[in-house]
Amino acid sequence: MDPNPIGFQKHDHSHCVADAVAEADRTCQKAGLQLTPVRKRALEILLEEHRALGAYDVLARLSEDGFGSQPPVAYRALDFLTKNGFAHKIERLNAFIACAHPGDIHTPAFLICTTCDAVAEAETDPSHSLLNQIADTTGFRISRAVLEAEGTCPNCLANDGAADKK
Amino acid sequence: MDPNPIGFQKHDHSHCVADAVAEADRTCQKAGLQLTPVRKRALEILLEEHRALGAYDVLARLSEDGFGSQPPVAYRALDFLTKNGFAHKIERLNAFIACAHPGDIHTPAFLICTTCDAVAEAETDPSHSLLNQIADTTGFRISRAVLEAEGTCPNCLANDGAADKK
DNA sequence: GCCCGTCACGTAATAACATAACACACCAAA
DNA sequence: TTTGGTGTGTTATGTTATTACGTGACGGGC
Ligand SMILES: [Zn+2]
Ligand SMILES: [Zn+2]
Ligand SMILES: [Zn+2]
Ligand SMILES: [Zn+2]
Repeated sequence: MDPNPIGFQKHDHSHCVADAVAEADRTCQKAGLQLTPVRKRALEILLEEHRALGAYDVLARLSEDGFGSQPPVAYRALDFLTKNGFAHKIERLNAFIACAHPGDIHTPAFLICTTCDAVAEAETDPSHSLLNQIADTTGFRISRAVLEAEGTCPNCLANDGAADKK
Repeated sequence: MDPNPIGFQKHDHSHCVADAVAEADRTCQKAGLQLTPVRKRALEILLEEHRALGAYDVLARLSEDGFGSQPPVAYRALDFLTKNGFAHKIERLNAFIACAHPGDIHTPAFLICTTCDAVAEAETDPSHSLLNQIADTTGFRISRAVLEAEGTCPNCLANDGAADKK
C-alpha cells in the first residue's frame, strides 16, 4: 500500500503542502474569508495525506495539536474547506480530501483505488458531461454533481501483473 | 411536495410494484438467486415509494411486517438487492432506491431534487462517459461508478416559476 | 440414516459518521 | 458601552453501518 500519489503519480511532496496552504491564505485574503488556525491545520492535515480522511481522523490530529476534541471541531473546519473549494467530500467513503485544483470553480471527478486507497481528483469539462446532457433532456437544473469511480489504479494494476507473473 | 415521480413524470402506479417484483422473481429463478421473503418485501417497500429510503426506514417497515428488527436485517436485504441490480444506493443520501431499469447491466445516474426529494434514475451510455475518458487517459480500471446530481426537478422549477409570478 | 458445508436469518453490541444546542471569547460597529 | 456577528469549545444526541455470534433449513457425501 502506498497512499502517496496525487493523481496516481509519485511526486515531490516536500513543498506542496506549504504551497497549497500559502495559496489558500492568499485566496482567503482576497475573498475576505478567515483561514483560522483550526481551519488551516485541517487543510494541512488533508494535504499531508493525499488521500481521503474521515472526519474523525482529522479530528484526532487536530486534537493532538491542541485543538478541540469533539466532532463539531472537525466538521466545522471541513465544512469551511469544502464550502470554499479547498477540499471535497468523497461521498462513497464519507471522507474528505484536499482539492487538487483549488481556485477554479470546478466539478471534480474522483478515481478511488480500492486496493491502495489512493484517490485522484480529475478535472472535468462540465459542458459535455453526461449529467449535463441528461439534465438538458429532462429539464432538471443541476446545482452540484457527484462523480466518483471505484476501481484499480495504474500502480496497483502493474503490481497485479507482477504478482501474476511469479 | 410530491414524492411520486419515476423520472419526474406522473405515472400509473397501480401495477408497477407487482410487475417489478414478478420480474425480479423470474430473474432470480434464472440466475439461481433466492428472492426470499425479506428480500422480496424489501424490494416491494422500495418500489412502493419511488424515492430513496434510508436503511432504517426499510428496517422499520420490515419489522412491522414481522421480520427482524435489527440493522443487519435491512442491510443484508438491501445488499442483496443492490448487488444483483434490483436496487441502488444513493451515496449522497445514504439511502436506497429500487432500480428503474432492472435486468440490464448498467451504470445508473441519478438526479436528486433537493426541493421535493424525488430521485430519477437516468440511463447512461457508459462508453462515452466522462469517467471512462478519464480512466482511459490515466490507466485506471473502473469497477463501479457513482453519478449523482443534486438540483431542482422540472416540476419544482415550474412551481418556482408560478410562485415568482404571483 | 448421519455428518458437514453453505446459506439465510436472527440477535446484541458496538463502531463510525454527523448534528443540535448552548456557553464563552473576540472584535468591530453603533 | 452595548450590541451583533463570527469562531471555538463543550455536552448530548441522532443517524448510519458493521462486527460477532448463534440458530434453523437445505443439500451432498458417506
Ligand atoms: Zn502534495
Ligand atoms: Zn491502487
Ligand atoms: Zn412505480
Ligand atoms: Zn422537485
